[in-house]
Amino acid sequence: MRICTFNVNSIRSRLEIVQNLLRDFDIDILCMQEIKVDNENFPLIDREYQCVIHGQKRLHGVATCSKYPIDKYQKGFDGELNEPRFIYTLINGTHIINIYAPLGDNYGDRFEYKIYFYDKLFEYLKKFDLNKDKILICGDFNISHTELDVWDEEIWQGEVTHLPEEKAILSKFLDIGFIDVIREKYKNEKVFTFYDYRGAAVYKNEGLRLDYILVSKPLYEKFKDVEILTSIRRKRKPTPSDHVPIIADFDI
DNA sequence: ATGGCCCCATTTTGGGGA
Repeated sequence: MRICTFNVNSIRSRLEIVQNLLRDFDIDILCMQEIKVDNENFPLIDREYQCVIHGQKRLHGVATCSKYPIDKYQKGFDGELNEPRFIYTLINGTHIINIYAPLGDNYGDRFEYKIYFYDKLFEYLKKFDLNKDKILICGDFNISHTELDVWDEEIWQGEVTHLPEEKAILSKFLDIGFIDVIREKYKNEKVFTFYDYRGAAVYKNEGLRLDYILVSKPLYEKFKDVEILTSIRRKRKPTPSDHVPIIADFDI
């Protein structure tokens, strides 16, 4: 099973890149974030894939597309969350949670909303047994966890994505038993999944790691490899997303 | 070539992203 997470920064602008990605890398399941379109106007990606789309006009939005049958799905958490940022699917016996976390701000209202989003997510996760269930949470977490996840620790000190409360949220996932497969592979190496469009950041390797694939232990036992497709971000035409697609392989 | 933003919309300027 090959799964890809990709913050596309508008699916309509990235359609060709997404279609090439699915074909060139033979993706089974694609979790997209920031589709920036309402459900009605979501484009046809490929007839081979079934999509669960949770979008809105202009901002945010997530979609999960799969070659395998989607046996269950849920758009949004139980209870209130006014922005489309969460899709649960059950595919191939694996619980797949696709998230686009709010960016937040430096301790303003949007920061409170970010904390609230993660509170709701942890509440949702209580329904699973992490010792028995195969669970995968992927997407744009908008958190840079450690100094390895920012290109310059001094610059990012005290900035949103790298605030102490946000680092603690990522640590909490690990504490309850999730495994960060990118960090497992690159144990002591700076690897990034986002490069700002401004300042030629990608050419100077001034990136952040804001995207994650977290898996429960039963799924980690099937884990084979993970790859960050930085070359797609470095191409100039067609215009890439500011985020990088990430592919993980499992022996299922 | 050695790079200096890109998306959407109440669209030709402004807000949001990170």
